[in-house]
Amino acid sequence: MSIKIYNTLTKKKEALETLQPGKVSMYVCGPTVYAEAHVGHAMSALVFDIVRRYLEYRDYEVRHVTNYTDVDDKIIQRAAVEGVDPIQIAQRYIDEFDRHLKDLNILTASEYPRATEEINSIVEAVADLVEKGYAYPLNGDVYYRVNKFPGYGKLSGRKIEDMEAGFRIEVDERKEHPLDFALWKSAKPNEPSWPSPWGNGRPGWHIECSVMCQSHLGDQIDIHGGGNDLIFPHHENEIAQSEALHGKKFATYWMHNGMMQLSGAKMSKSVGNLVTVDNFLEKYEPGVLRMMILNSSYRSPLTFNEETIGHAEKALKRLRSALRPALPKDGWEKGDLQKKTDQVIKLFLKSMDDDFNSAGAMGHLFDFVKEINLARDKGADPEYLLAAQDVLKELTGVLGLELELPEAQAGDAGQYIDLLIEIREKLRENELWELSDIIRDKLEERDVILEDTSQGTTWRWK
RNA sequence: GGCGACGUAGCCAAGUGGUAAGGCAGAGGUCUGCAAAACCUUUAUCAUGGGUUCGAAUCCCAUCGUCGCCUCCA
Repeated sequence: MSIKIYNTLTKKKEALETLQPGKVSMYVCGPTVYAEAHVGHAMSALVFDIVRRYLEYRDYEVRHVTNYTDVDDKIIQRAAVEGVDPIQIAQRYIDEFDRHLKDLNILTASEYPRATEEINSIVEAVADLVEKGYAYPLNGDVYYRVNKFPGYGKLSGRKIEDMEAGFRIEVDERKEHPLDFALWKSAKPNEPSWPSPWGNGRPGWHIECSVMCQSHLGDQIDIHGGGNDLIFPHHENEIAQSEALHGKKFATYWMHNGMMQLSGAKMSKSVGNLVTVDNFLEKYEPGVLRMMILNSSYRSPLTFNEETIGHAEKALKRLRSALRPALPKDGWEKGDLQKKTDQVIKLFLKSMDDDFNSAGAMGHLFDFVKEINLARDKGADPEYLLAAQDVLKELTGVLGLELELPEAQAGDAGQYIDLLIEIREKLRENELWELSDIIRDKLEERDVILEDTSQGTTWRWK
């Protein structure tokens, strides 16, 4: 059985065949760091975290590189407004983004290159493109000659002629072709700039990624990822640059995540319909955002609203219901949970192998939750139950979900809660309901939920 | 206007030729002192109209609608 990946380049699901057996090189476009990150940015990071975790679970050695674009018009603008150095702006939001990645339980990438640290390689690449005839200098700028690259448009499915027809923005008359894009931009006063053969300037956005990808992963990579808003022009241009430079196919698989939707449109800074990662995490635990993504297809748009968030919270709770300890009783039972356990692993793999179909995989996990709960209700042996629960934790862990709450892992409150339960038992035996309800209510205020069953009382964290 | 994706129950959503997973919400029930949780039962013919096929949510065509890209963008 092999993993299938939907490839934007071919518009088909294809079996994963890596350049080197057992190894995957993956480059994912990171954010431009000029403002607070919103949950849409987080979505992209989460999607590719899930991809990476799953590939690793399937025994691939994954080299995962994500860049930070730390020099660009908006960063410069922001710096001007605040009256600080653009580098400071970039650093501030990079630090913040790093923190979000940790908070969201996203595995650390192999490397996080930054454009400003790769200027030399970028200048070399641009010079190389000029030399090869794929680019031309123009008054201190350098432009990519789109017509020179025969495959231009192959990723986005566009034809150069079609795009000319519908061209809406004002065209820079100096350029040879309206679609020619900047590889190098000449410096304006008070802008960060670096020396180059064409004068002081800074790199264009697209060439950064081509160069960083090349310098950290090589001329050819297995997977290139990013949001589907980057397909054109960013990724199209990356292909044009990289393939012109190296004369080989750039990335084998192009993966794109769908856009986070808020109020019926793509969440974005420019529209202003956004929820920042910090805003989100003030109100919800990190697993909720991950669950929203897991419960749908990574390629589809994801609606962000109170209702869909609520669904994800409930879903998380439901998974956790299967982790409750065995009922306190004598005379344990066995069942066919072992068989179900083997089954769920197979079904989980089958779904995830199919282009990371996490929603399908979640369906199987929920089925498994029901089986575990059923076994528990029937009075399953604690060890027996634990074995199944471990599998559930393992599989959800592959998706990056942490079912066990930190308090539950750390606290030594358990012995005191047990003590309260014991006292409450006495009260209940004497039908002192009011007093026993006070204990239950007060514990719930402290996030401890008591559950009375015919076999006795158990507790769990809320 | 061009390119692409999508349209499955009240909501979210899986399923790409063989007769509709799962979650939330709703209804009824079991358990409970009450509750919560869990468990059991129950809720759709797959945007619309044609076509291909023994058979289609699944393939083809058309229509309507939503979203993305064509300008910075995860």
